[in-house]
Amino acid sequence: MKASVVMIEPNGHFCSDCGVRGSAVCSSLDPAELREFEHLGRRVHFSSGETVFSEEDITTSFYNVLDGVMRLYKLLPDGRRQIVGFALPGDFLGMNLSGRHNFSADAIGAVIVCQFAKTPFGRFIEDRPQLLRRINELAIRELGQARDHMVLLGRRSADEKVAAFLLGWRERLLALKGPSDTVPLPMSRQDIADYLGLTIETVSRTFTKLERHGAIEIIHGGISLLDPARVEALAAA
Amino acid sequence: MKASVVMIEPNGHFCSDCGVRGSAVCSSLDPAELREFEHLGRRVHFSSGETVFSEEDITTSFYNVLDGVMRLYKLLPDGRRQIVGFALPGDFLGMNLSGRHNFSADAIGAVIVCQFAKTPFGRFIEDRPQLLRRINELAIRELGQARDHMVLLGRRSADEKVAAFLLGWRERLLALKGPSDTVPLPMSRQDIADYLGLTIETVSRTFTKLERHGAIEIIHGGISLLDPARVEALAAA
DNA sequence: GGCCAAAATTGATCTGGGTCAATCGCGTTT
DNA sequence: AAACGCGATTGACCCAGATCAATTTTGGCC
Repeated sequence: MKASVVMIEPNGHFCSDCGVRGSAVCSSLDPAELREFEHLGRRVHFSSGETVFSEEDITTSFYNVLDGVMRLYKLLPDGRRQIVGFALPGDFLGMNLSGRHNFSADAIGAVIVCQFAKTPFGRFIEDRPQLLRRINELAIRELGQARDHMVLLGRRSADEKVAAFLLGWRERLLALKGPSDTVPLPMSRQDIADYLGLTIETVSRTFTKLERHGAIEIIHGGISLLDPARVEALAAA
Repeated sequence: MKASVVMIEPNGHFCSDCGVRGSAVCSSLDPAELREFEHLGRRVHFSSGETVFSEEDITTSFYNVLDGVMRLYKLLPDGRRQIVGFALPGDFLGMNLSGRHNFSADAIGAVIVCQFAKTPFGRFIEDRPQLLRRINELAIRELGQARDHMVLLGRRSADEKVAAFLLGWRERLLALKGPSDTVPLPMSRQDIADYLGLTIETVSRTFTKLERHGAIEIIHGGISLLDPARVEALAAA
């Protein structure tokens, strides 16, 4: 689905009471800088399935996810898809060298992003090395996650992939929603399959198997970890 | 194999005539800075198979590869290995958040690195945002490569993986050694297999198949691309 | 509530690539 | 030059996960 901006709020919002204030790029700014920064970003809403940007697009903006979940993916010419990550509130998207995004991003459910035009944002960074340092920090963290995911894709079995995914997703939600053994899965089985390098059928079968063994319970819109230790053992961390 | 430093040259070298001067992190420094920078780094030699640093090690140094090839990899507890990349001259290693390397690095053949102690290097960066920007640039490039590799690991067939590897490796050597259809492969078949998420047997069979079809010729220490177009078609870019 | 479309599950079967097991090639040692 | 060792190749067989094919479940939407 191609993007169509649903709603723009050019003003009337304040970084100071933004939900991701503490974790996002902007956490590196002091209150005075924050007021200036406020004028650079616009909140933009996307509805479920909309494309925020595409792989081949020229980068004109950076994005800070404020609310919702996005899938980040690359497509092969024949349509095979690899999801390279899911973006959650606080994640920063759009950094690149070539001037083009090198992956595509869709909203999974309703999403709100804070959108920055490339040029003014670049100027703002110019004389604020602590913001650059923060962006570098986020890039390095992502690089670590990317390497972990390579291990999963290249060297783990289907059971291990699914178990590791459930634990990893719970871990990511921990920071946002607090600890819980009930893990919401807003993405489809196809999304999970494309993230893990599996087919939808294998993901479904593995979920069912885990449920039969009493390790999880498949619930509406997610799963419940009945036996986290069992799932951890399967993930073979 | 555990690392043992073979040789140290604490002085007597100059950044200004360093082979990677133009491409490495130091390309962002002016001549005056370079003279100061010179005192931060030490050239260290490693011989074939030696480990430069390990995943679990606390980071005490950053490294700039000056000569040779390294394999960067992660191990699962049961010994399965995923090579997350190969490092070549000009590559910068050691960036991390946790204070620990999150992968291990071995020399493939003889290697020379420029080693920087973490703390003084951090201080040097402090008031040189253009160096930080350069490091950020390298991190973002690596992130793009990591995402491409995820697509390969998760969604490509064995034939495609091998073909894409040969072309990708040739591409990386292009910047260092100039264009050539003779592609040296200093790494073992096991290394290639662990990079592509395959077994050594599958890599070997795929090479043989490509050779039978006249696309490549297997030569001592590498391969020769007889029909690059054919290999590109197989890689299904 | 009833209808339709899309998503998820389940089953049957197939196959790409893994596993196991020789064998080969070649550089090194004695 | 014979013996050794190790990486690479090749062959035979197997199996985890893909593919193909029905259902079944879910979620809008009149």
